[in-house]
Amino acid sequence: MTNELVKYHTELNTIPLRKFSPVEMNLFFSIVSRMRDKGEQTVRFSFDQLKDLSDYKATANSRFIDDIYSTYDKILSLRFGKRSANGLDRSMFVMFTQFEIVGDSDDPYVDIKLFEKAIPLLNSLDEWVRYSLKQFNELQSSYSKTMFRLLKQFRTTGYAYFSKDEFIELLDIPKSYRESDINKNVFKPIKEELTPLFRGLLIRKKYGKGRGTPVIGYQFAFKPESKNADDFSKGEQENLRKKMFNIEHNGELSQQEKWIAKDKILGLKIGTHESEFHTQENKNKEKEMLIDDLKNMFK
DNA sequence: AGTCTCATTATTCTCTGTCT
DNA sequence: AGACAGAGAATAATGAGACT
Repeated sequence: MTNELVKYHTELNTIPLRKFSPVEMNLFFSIVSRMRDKGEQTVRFSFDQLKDLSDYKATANSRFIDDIYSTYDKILSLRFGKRSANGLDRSMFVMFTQFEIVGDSDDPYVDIKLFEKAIPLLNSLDEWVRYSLKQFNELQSSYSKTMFRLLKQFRTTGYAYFSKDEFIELLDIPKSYRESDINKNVFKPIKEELTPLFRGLLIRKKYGKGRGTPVIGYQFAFKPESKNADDFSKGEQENLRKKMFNIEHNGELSQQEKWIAKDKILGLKIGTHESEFHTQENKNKEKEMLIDDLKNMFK
């Protein structure tokens, strides 16, 4: 599964995945990645296949069925479709017309069929977003996941700008959030989880005029990937090395943020790098004190 | 199936600064 | 001065995973 690529029309990227949990996002994009260029065919996924694709952790089948079901439930609630510029013409449709879960079988499976009007989203694409499904699955925060998708759309230019309104809509941020809440609940996980994946990631706020200094938009910049860069994994060690490099060489992160980011990619408990650092620091202090003591003894 | 734990997400409040 | 914005802390609610 390691080298599975997700690829779909950019249009699909602009639809906010309302209330999707990270697990549900993994399932959704796993399905999307395998439905591409299948037209109106019904595609069958075995449970094992889906679990493998989506890095599914919990093991019980009943829970898995619940999760697939709730994923479909949320897909149904999505507002697919277009809104004309003046907002008067709107069309809505669902993405899948058939979604059949057969769990009571030796080899349980799901049958899925794309809705005819959704075909352009996944077939004979003229423009697209693509990224590694594995990288996407490994992100924990749903905000990071969404931001990852959005930024990948600009992978070869390395620059993206979103107005505050757009940003809030695309990431489905609660309306009650103030700027400080966005910093804490949205940008914090994004910085922690995406810095390893986007080299030199830089986030800047754009301020407007008027009372206070209102934030009106956010800029994202990173080192562009080359056009034909493959997203294929070069092995676990190489991936890790690259991530560590990206964290270490990001001028935006504070020392503490770097520690947390490193803990995350190594799967360590948050705070490991920090306490490591402090024990090291203490050891050094002890050494110094010891040396001081020795000096005093010989005075 | 029930309980516990931890991380994430949501809400609310205080303090400080900036603009008209 | 008064209205608005932002950072940051405190706290509550939710949800997933682990354990038994």
